[in-house]
Amino acid sequence: MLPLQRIREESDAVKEGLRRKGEPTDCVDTILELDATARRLRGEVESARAEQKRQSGPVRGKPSDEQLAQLTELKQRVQEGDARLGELDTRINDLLLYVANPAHESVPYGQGDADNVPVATWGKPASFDFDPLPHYDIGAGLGIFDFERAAKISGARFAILKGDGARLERALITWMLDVATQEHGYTEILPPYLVRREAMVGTGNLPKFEDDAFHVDGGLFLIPTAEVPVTNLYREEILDATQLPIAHVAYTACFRLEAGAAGKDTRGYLRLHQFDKVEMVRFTTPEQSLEQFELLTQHAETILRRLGLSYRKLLMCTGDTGFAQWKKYDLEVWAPGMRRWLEVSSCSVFGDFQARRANIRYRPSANEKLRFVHTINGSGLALPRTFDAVLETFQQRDGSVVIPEVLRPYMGGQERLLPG
RNA sequence: GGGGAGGUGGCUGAGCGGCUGAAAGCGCCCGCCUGCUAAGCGGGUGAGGGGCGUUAAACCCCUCCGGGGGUUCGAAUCCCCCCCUUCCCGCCA
Repeated sequence: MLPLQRIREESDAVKEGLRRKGEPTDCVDTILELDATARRLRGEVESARAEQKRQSGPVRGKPSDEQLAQLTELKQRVQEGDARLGELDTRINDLLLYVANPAHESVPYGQGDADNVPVATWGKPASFDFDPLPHYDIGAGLGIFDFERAAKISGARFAILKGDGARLERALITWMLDVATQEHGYTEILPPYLVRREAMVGTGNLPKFEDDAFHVDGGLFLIPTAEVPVTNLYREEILDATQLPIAHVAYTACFRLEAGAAGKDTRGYLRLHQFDKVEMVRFTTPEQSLEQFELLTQHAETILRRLGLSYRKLLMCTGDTGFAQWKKYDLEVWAPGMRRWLEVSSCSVFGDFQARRANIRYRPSANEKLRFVHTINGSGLALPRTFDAVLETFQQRDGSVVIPEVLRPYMGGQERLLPG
């Protein structure tokens, strides 16, 4: 959320920032109007209340009739003003939750996919002396997917992994967590998958994107990503500057309702209502956030490199930089069987946008004022598409798949997935 | 599901109608003391908003003791509703 003061003082810049993202700007004008009214009213109410205090303070005991009459009148003025002010403040605060985070100045302008800027490509796309198959065909040969039964049990957009498939997924998850915790310095968190509404508001998933989330009886939401519980770990807290940066990694299942609405990627292990993901989250000072963002992105890249997958890194244009995001890279892995790039990681820095919503602050040093931390997160990595890229990249003519070396210790030393 | 306890500043924890933005302790900051450290001594130390200020400080005002209503001239303190935490019993894994 943006501070009201910023909207007040830099309304044109804020609106321009929203326009660049393709976000509506009318809410800014509405907020400005409401705020102007609220400020005027606040002045009146405050001076009436100051008068009330001045008169009521020294009374101590029984005020005279004249005093009483005057005080009663003041009280009414204060009460009425306060009620109107309360309404205005509520409306302003509700609107503020819908104002997007303008992108960082280094983010290129653009409206969509075509405007995202490739900043790096790593690895050569795998070459084959046969026609490489898409992962769902490879998987069918290996007997590791069961989409039909998943649909029977849960409906469309669910998958079942079986045998070596289930094991490979677990191996990927465990290995990713091990790299993050043992090499990259992240502390692992295993959080709840159900969260309160406030947690969803904290990360910016609510109120604007309520339709995208699974809402369960009892008022809780199924997390769309581990970002939600992990970012909210420190909500309403004041951190010590010496603790920063804080780095967490978490594996969770992720649940997305909207994943089904698009009508694309209906085939294969690609876009699901439920999927696995390893997520990294960092909390930093404002001074460090951009470099920490680069660092986290590198950590995600490391995972892809170690697996031997080729990928590209895209700097998202303003139009593809999400509601809460300040700046974002997407990592896309090459899937040679489908001959397309698959998004496996999205690394974002939020500035203090989430920290304001979740009220996560820190004290820079003993005599300084509290400040909001900056938050950063990124997938490291999303499982289904990483899984697909492994199958498609390391498939063999005979239908088997060579398991990347880094995963073999997690597969009991197994070197290949064999058909049958 | 039944019954109890509780939500106060960075933390612990008093307060139970006006003298309380809030005792005390801890922590932290400044100074004294000390060969250094520790201890000791003295002082200071909540957050948010508005005014003012050519956006630093000072100064003034308002708000804030889980949230929202109410009683009252006046509420952290009394009443009502809600949220959250916690304990005991029951139930289930």
